[in-house]
Amino acid sequence: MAAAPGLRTLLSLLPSVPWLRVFGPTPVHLASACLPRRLCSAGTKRSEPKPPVNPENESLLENLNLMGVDVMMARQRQPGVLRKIFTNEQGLAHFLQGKGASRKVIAGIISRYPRAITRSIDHLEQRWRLWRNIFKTDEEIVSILDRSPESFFRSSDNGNLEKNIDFLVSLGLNEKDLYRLLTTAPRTFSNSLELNKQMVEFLEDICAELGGQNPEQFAKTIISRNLYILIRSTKRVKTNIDNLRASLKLSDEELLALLQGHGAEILDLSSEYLKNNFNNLQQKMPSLGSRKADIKKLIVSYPMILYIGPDTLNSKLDCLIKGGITMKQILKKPKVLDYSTQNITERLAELQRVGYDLKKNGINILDSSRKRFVAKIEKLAASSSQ
DNA sequence: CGCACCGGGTTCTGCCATCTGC
DNA sequence: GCAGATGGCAGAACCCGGTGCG
Repeated sequence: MAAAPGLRTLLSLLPSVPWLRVFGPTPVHLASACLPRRLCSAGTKRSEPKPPVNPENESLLENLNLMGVDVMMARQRQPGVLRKIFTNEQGLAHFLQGKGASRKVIAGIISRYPRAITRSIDHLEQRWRLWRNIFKTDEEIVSILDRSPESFFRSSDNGNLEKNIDFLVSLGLNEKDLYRLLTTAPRTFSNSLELNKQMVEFLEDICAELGGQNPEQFAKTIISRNLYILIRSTKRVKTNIDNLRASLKLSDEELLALLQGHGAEILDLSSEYLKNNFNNLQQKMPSLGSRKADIKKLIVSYPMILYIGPDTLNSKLDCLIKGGITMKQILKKPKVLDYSTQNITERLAELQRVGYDLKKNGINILDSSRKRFVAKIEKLAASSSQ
């Protein structure tokens, strides 16, 4: 508590309360430029009972509290940051405020990723500029930071970030792809260049092994179809590919086609999860009167079925069957499984109400937007009441 | 005109483990 | 032995509408 009182009070007094509206040089400069020598010698070696390691920086805690940061959370996540003597919370706050972030957003960012306050203004400005190469507005970036502070702040290596962007561009990913990538999987850009390269090379190798003619194109296709690929381990992706090949007994050609098609969308799933879903499907299908060959056909034509967890999938299938739909119809139009069980249930009830014959008319009507579905029902109701 | 086909949009962080450099 | 940097993991679908064809 009373450790090094002189240092703490001085530090906390200098850039005192109204600092959130401070202009110009930010506290980190003060801290690093003016304070070090005297204060360190005066403050660090106080002869207090000496708690374990370094004590927490009281004035920092005070600042964070004033800023509305959840200090408990910050402590739990990165305790070391709270012990640092020189931090840049005020500079960071000022910087983010200038980009349009609210006090609450800023507090949330620091609470969840405390290390953010160790970044210098120069670093922040440079990194922001790099992100702005891809985003059109500051608001977009702020919203990503609010969503995932770690993605922006975890790495201090701006050079690596720049190289990553160059690398991704060199793969043939266009502006829109980069935008989608940074929006949906911002962590990709904090990966080391090496890690991203490894994944790309891995994908290219897979393509070549399977006899594909254009490995570069293949890798690019997979990435743009599945934006999460680059934040997954090659181990995971490899396991999934191996499992798909083995369990479906796919030829090289079939596998290649699957991966370049919608199969890409399930490659990032946890391998255990994917395996579970496959096993469940394999158990469930025969009980609904399907053969082995049907399972393969189903997955190849609609890989997203493996994205659906066992409980959800089973209840969805049961719901369809109960509604009088045959497995054969589902196999022919698996996309009906895209829709939630709730949605399917409601639609089946509606269809029954207007006397729609699913046997005769097929189930395509279930695979349509709400607007279209409602329009169709209205028309059917009108014509049947006439 | 109605329908089937198809692709697109939304979305995915927050934690822990391990290494590394000091 | 620290804090920082980085890798890796679990978690788990749903919906819309353009368009071309008959």
